[in-house]
Amino acid sequence: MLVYNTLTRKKEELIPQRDNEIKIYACGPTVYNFIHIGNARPLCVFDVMRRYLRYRGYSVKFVQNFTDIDDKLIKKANEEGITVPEVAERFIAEYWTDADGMNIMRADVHPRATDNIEGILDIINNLVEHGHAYATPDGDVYFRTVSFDEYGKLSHQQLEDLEAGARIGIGETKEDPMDFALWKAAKPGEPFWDSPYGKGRPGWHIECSAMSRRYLGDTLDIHCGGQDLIFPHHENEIAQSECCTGVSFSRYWMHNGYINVDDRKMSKSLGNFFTVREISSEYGYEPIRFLMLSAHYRSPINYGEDVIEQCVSSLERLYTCRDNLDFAIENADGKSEKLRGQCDARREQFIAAMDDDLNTADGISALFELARDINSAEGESRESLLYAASVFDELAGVLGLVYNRKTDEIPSEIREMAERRQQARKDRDFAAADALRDKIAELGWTLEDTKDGPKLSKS
RNA sequence: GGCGCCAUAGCCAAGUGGUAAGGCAGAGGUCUGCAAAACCUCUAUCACCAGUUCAAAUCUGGUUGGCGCCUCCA
Repeated sequence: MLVYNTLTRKKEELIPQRDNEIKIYACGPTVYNFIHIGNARPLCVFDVMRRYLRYRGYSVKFVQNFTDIDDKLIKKANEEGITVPEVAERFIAEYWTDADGMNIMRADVHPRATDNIEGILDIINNLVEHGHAYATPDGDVYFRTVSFDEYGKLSHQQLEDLEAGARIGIGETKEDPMDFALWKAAKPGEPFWDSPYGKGRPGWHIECSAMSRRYLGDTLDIHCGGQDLIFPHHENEIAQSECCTGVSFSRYWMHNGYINVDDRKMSKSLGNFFTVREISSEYGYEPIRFLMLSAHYRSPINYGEDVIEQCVSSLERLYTCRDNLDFAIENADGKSEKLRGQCDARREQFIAAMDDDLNTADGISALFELARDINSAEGESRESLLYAASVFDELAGVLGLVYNRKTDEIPSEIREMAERRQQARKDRDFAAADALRDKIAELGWTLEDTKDGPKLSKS
């Protein structure tokens, strides 16, 4: 499989460091609010990455953190008059609701920053010991960027160029504008942990270095996240981790593009963001996932009502196809095996697309073409149709789509009404037939006539 | 100032050297008592200019327009 590596700015063959095991670390949400659709993009994209690697036979170990201590949580806690842990608990719970709704698989580990203070301090101590970091009289600890001569290798920036735009905040006592906080001295009323530098809490960047190291070791196979994390977050992670361990932090770096609104990056400051929750309440969760996969993961996606509605319609086609296929299987009496070959071709097409830097847009198109093959099939044997269903489920499963099929048993009273309607149609009493169909609809079922008889589905 | 991205049909979106996937919407048709679904057909020379090449949406240079990171951010 080819993967675009931000580090080299090239598509590279993905080669695990050991056997067929892939270790992935993804930066997770800061749990101070509901997630927005910008957060949803990496969740969906890298969920598919995981599923696809597994599908291709890799053993994947996936770690995604929760940032449960930082300025935003503290601010939120103060606003709401509750504690920081209470804020975290609440929004972690809300996170699960949204993530589960979008069919995001749970990571193997979801570590929290506050459970990893020890590992964080281990790294900080190591860095201070070796001159890569320094404590200030106030009790802050900063990373000394000039001590890492590869600083800037991920964002492809020269340290001097970065410095040109950097500013020192009020009250900061850094040696250099580019130095960043590893440890922040506690202010009154803030949560704190004891450390050799005094009471304080970890900086943002260091927690990912510590948690990835604890659960995945010193060198990751893939580190992923949104493009806006390249600098400074991921750049800083590299600096900390590599100065601490002396080995490469991650072999591949994958970054997803932004979600835009009116062609501008969605952001709090512009006030143009949408939460996953508000969109899902109107359109459901799955169209959000579909949207995220409808374009290549590195391209920007412009969000809009018309766009999400198109996703709803597109999904309907897939669901209808899959439901019709089940109906066809029940009524199969043909001998043709033609569909099998078509399915195999679509699977190959799908794999070729996904192997090329996770081209989910082309992967989806393969699924749609499979749907057309299935819809067009005639006189297929039951076995052939069952095979088609398995391939459909296989490809849809890798994308994590079509996960809300309604497979309720048809109640006997509905079945009986459908039979009565058939009799009415035979008697050419169409008024009675239509009345029965309306009644069935009122009871939550959709009846469609096919050449194999009436087809009932939950509406 | 440094680094980088984008411009493909009404809308969304693949394709990165051999004459444009897929989806949504629309039009016509087939099937059907009707409806629904499905199937078939139709709708683009790829922002503009110049160059390289037998051949370019795809490479090079330029123009125009839009966006992003360099500050918390997925």
